[in-house]
Amino acid sequence: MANKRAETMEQNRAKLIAAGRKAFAEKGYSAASMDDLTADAGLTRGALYHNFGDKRGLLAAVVDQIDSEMASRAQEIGARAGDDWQRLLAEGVAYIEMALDPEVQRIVLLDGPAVLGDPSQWPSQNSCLQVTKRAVERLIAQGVVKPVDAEAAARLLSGAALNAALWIAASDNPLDVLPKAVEAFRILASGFSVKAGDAAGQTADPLPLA
Amino acid sequence: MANKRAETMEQNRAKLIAAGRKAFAEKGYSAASMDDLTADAGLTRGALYHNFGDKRGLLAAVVDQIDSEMASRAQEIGARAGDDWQRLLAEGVAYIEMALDPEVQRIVLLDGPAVLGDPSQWPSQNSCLQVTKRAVERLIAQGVVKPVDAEAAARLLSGAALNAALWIAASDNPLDVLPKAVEAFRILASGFSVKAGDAAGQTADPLPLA
DNA sequence: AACTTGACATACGGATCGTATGTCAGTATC
DNA sequence: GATACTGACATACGATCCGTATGTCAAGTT
Repeated sequence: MANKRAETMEQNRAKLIAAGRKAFAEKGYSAASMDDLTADAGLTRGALYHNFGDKRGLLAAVVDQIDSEMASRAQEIGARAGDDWQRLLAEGVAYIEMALDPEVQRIVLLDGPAVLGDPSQWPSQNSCLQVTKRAVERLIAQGVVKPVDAEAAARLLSGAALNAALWIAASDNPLDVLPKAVEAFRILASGFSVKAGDAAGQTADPLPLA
Repeated sequence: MANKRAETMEQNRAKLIAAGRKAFAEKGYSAASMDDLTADAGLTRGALYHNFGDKRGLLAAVVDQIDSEMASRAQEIGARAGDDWQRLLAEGVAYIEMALDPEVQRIVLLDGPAVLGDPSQWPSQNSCLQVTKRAVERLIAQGVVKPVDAEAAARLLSGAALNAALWIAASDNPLDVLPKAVEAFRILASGFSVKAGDAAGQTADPLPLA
């Protein structure tokens, strides 16, 4: 029981991140008030500035948490795929589906890049990109994917996926355009495959909804 | 000379948009002060709120102007391509290169989506997307591109291109990663082509720098 | 048991946005 | 051609909101 201090501090950090996550998702970064946010967590701005330095610091912590959750979920889904190529596709589709969550959209896709800059230079190193990059590297080593720059491929794939999600969520009937986007993503990704038209007929996949 | 009123008003609008473009590019949307911005244009906030409603309105006008410029430039470059497939690739590469401009990055790619929401629902209708979509539709009609949803394809391609540009510009030596990104983009896009590996050996293309 | 540390609360200053009101050039009406 | 009116723009004001500087009290130390 020597560290009761660190324990409550950790709890307060978690409370603030949770409150920030909620406020940023509902009101957007700039419209979210630090006074309201901290009061909602049962604390004051003093706690916030002590723990995170400034408003950006809290956003960075929130983004880091969500990003980690997304990456681990994508890996979890990818692990159930048949081979590594299907795994890459499954992870990409998983990103599309996860990005339909308003929380992910608002915080990670819109406000995150605008406030914190390019995702590839975030303190979290953007776990999502890392996961995709490793998958591409495996496939290149196996000769399944053409020998492209792994980082470039990962950026393009995740960019396409996340942008597709933005489009889906903004559309009138998301559930109608989602399959179109997923099919187009599979076809597009097949450009990296050495076997032509590899993923064309895979649309009947049972997609686990987020 | 019956309309001296409308004339000066049009000039003032142009001045404000120009000043906004400069301020938003240099300081970012939220850090740009309306007082400084309008003073820089030789006016006051009164003019701004009368013409554009609020700060978002000015950003929308600025984004619309830049977006239009980008689209016309992409079409101009695309028109010089040999066939329609090369045209699609050339336009995509043109977007990547244009997105290296800090003004485009900051205003159109980062602050624009964060403040105004999804680009496909902007009042400008996002001219860039329209151009790409039409190119895809032509290619599908010609049987050069697989029969995918044109809008989905356009969204994925532009998403990949713009995201690649974000990555390039944030990297340490942009001129080093640009060819990697362009090559990966060509290979990725070949996934939409009915002929496999269509664009693989085209990296020696003379790229007109922005 | 007194002292020190540091996590957090409170108070304050500076800055910014949006609105409400004022003003004057340009235009229409007689 | 003089007067009334419209509206484009300037000015003044109130309301937040952020970040810092200072204060306070519990937790750990000697």
